[in-house]
Amino acid sequence: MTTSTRAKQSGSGIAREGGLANEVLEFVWRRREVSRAEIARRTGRSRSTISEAVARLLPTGLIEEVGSGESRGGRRPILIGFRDDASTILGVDIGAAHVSVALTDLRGRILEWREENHPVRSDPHGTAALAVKLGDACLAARGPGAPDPMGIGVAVPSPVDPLSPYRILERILPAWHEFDLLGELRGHFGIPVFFDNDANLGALAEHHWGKAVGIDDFAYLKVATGIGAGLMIDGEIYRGATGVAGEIGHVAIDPRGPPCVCGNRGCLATFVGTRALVARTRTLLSDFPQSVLAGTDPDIWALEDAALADDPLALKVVDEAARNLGIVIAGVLNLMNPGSVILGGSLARLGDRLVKPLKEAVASRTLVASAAASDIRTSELGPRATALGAATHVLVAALADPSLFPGVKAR
Amino acid sequence: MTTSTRAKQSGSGIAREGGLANEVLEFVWRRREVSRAEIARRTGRSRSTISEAVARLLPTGLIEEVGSGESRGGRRPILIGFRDDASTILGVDIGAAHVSVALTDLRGRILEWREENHPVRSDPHGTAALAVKLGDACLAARGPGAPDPMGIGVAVPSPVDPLSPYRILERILPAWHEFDLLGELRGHFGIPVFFDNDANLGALAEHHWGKAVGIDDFAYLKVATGIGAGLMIDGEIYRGATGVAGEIGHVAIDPRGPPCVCGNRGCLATFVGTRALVARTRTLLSDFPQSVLAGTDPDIWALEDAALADDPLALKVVDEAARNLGIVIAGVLNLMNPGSVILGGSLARLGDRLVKPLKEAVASRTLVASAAASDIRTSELGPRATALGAATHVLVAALADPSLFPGVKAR
DNA sequence: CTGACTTTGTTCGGTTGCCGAACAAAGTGC
DNA sequence: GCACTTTGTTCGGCAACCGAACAAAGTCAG
Repeated sequence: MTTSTRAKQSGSGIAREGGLANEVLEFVWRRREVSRAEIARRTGRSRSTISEAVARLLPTGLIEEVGSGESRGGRRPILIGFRDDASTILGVDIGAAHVSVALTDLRGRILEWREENHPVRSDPHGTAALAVKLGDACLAARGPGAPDPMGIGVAVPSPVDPLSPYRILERILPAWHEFDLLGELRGHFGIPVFFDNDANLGALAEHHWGKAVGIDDFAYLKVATGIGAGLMIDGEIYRGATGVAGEIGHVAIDPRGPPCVCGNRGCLATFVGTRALVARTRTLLSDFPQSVLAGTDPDIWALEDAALADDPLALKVVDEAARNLGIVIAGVLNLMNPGSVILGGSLARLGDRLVKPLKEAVASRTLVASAAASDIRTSELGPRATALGAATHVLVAALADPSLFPGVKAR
Repeated sequence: MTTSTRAKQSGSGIAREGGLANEVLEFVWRRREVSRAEIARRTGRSRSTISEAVARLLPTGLIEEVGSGESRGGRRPILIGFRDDASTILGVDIGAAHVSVALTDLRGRILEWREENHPVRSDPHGTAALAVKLGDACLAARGPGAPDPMGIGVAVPSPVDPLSPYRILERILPAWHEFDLLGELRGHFGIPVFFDNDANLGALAEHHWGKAVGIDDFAYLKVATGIGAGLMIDGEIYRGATGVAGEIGHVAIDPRGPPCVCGNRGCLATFVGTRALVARTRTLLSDFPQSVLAGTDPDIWALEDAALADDPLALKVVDEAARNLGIVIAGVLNLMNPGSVILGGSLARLGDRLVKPLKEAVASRTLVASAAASDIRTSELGPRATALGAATHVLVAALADPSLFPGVKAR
């Protein structure tokens, strides 16, 4: 009870401390070019108040006057623009077997990109060293004008408990027990480090740069080695009571299905995880001698490529996966009624080949019309989505509290 | 995008308009008796500020000085108390086949109670007339000191879309198409009318008066004619993008299960709804000649009574229902990670007879330890929970905006 | 081209909400 | 009895925000 009071406290507290400047800064960021009068109209404040807030923000270099706009029947407005190149952000994607790092500007543009495979599960120290190496490489390669990064975002393939952020990975990655990845990164780069679950950050990336721009309630499903969901509710990532919301890989979709590593039967992961799809493909190889995959030892990339070429074997595997995913997505729609469902992970590049059977499976399992009407789409952000989402996390934090930006005074 | 900006606007806007008084009022309500200094400490405001806010609230009659508390080593504090009897609220529960009305005070105490069976589905006008009749009866029966009601809360057995609140019931109750229940009630009683889905309001009742006091993230499942869930996220009811979140009756739990009225197979409602349980009991009657139900034509009440008496047939039916419910609850835990799951509806009175097999089914279907540890409990609010929740809805609205209280000036 | 009207952005006085310091009242404890 | 605490109030002051007024810069009808 005290906690809930505190939470509400800090809610209004932020607005009191940061004043109007934060709100104006975020507004300018979102609108890119906007006049003082327009800000006043859209935020409900008076022009004089906005003028004052802009005057306080201009010296920070985060916004600037960028010329004049069209007249609306009177004096031309002076447009205020956000300086996307005022700083940079490092986004780190720790996968099950790879590490990738993106250097972005403040508009989600990837300025540099480095990627390397690595046995992440078993080697935390090597993973941290690799992240540092790739991060340094990004910084070294950036153009002469690009400023130093202001923060680091890290995506981890594991639930993140907001209440105890420092012992996180141990549940799913036992070798990582008590290893302080964040401390290593902060120690080397000397800037703030944020982190979160990879599916959550994928959802954040979609919300800012992808198919969920303008949608504040949606579910993002990432199909990779594991299957995870990132839930955005009212514009914010929802983590649940202990930070494990969205762990849908082991939702049971068939009580008579095959056994799973988790000890149950018929988990979604036994049908739709990357390994399950590859295994299923191999099983079906003998039935499809005409397939382009016949005679090969396919991996997930070959499977996807074959599906994109309309290979019958690959399409059958994708179709089955879509129907199984559909069972879980129908459950998500019935329970949470998101405005949209975005599919991420490498499978997303299959587009309609995945979505069409998925929609059929979902439509036959949702009662309420508006839930069934919820649109299901594939991400177009590609393999860099997770690292981009990690960087976006830092951007969101900085826009909410500009004191994180170097050179910006806290008050 | 504009919408989301507006939403944030109104968020900080409320705090600006209502000032501190609202916050203090809600705080006093929650703490029942608390001194000015204590409020100042817990809200982070200065004593002088709180003193001023209290001075503005005292003339409204909603709070009063109720004596002095224990000294903490200095002057004794003057305790401020909330006047639970300053007003009353009507809570109306529209069920599938009954209408019940509660008259409560501002502390959720039920002062009067009226209930009557009625063919709600097919007779909207008669239902409205009955609600008016029962409400009038509650008001007529109240003691001489009890004040007039300040608002009416209505629970309806149908999703409620917050964006179009006036055409709601038609989806599930076709006869109600375009019938303005709220207008009828407002017209007769002349006070504000609020309404929401019954499962949502059940969750609200648990949050204020039941097993979820102090828990801000939980799921409430109501098993009745239909099955619905009320989701509380961060202390607020979550409705989803179009208001149908929590409609879990038609989540598929067995793709090879029996056909459902919704057109699919193996929906939860075909296994666990009231009618399904009764039908299942009848089917099993011949196998349990020793059952107390043998030779009878049992209804849901008889089934529950038999289970409470440890009748083997009834226990078997309950056990099966628990395992089927467990499949869906496991999905809810994996997806949303609520801090608690509360079971409502009449089945809740079975207590551990329901919860024990339920927990077993859930434990075998949830991977992450903290999700599996989530506690599952039965409601203890009884058959009046929904009407109480409807009244609570009005209370919450009034505490957030005291101008709803008669006699309280808007500013 | 001119004059009436709009829109923008700034300046300035005033209101509001909240805080901190100071103080009286009322208590505790050695 | 005396030093110290805590409570609640009063009062001066600060910061945020607003509205009115105004100059600058534009549109548009004639």
